[in-house]
Amino acid sequence: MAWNLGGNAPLFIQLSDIIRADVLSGKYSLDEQIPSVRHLAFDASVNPNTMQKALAHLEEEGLLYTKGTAGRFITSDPEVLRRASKKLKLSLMRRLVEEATRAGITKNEIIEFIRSEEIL
Amino acid sequence: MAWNLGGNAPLFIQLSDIIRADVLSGKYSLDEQIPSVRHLAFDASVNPNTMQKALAHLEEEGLLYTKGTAGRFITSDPEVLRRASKKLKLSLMRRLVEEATRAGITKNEIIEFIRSEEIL
DNA sequence: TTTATTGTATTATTAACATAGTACAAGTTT
DNA sequence: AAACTTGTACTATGTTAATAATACAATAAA
Repeated sequence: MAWNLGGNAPLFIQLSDIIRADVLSGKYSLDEQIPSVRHLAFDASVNPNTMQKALAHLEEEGLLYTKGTAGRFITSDPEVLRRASKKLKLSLMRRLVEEATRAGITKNEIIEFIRSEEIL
Repeated sequence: MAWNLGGNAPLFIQLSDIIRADVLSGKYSLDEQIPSVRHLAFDASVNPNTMQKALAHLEEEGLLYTKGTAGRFITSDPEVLRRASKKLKLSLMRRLVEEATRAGITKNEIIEFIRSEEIL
């Protein structure tokens, strides 16, 4: 997993953002078990407490659930994933257009930018 | 000025992001004086110390400079603005494509999204 | 049955962030 | 000259984040 941390937001927010994106992009199947808190924490070079906080955050959104002490799993409700995916896309796009507009970038410029190979 | 705060990043980072975008979008002229720390802080409903930190941050980037106790001004070097503007656009676009990709959104989807009136 | 792994909870410590309040020297305005 | 405004500096306080180090009950694996 590519833990591209180092942003300005709190670590546990960045972590939950990444994991959420992974879940919604189909990295896991429905009801599939995800790695343990300790494994994920080690993998991300992060304190287990911080990873725990990130995962708890995603549970509140309904994307994950805990089966006693057996482990943590992806939700079994596909509708939850679909809704979350749509919501993520929208908020991503809104944020882009807002920030770009404030920086003086038009919608057409955005499209040209993405079309060009300037981004790679 | 539209102070759209409330994000996850530290306040002084959000503030400098907004002011940087304002400067680069041509809200001020070259060598124009910007409002005082206290005015900006009051306007943004923020502590003067926090605003001071944000402005100092932009000075390090060369976008602003201080004339003794006379006030704070936009840089007089148009090249600095041009470079900063290009840098901002690139980083905005890179971040977008990266986040979108991780969320399972293709470049074409991004373009369609922006073209559509779904965003407003 | 013993061992290891699971999520979770707790305490302690350090650092960063934000606010409040005060102060001062160097300018500008009146 | 007096009053105000400028950037800047300082102390104090409270909150949130992140880490470290344990601990424990419940489940799975050996």
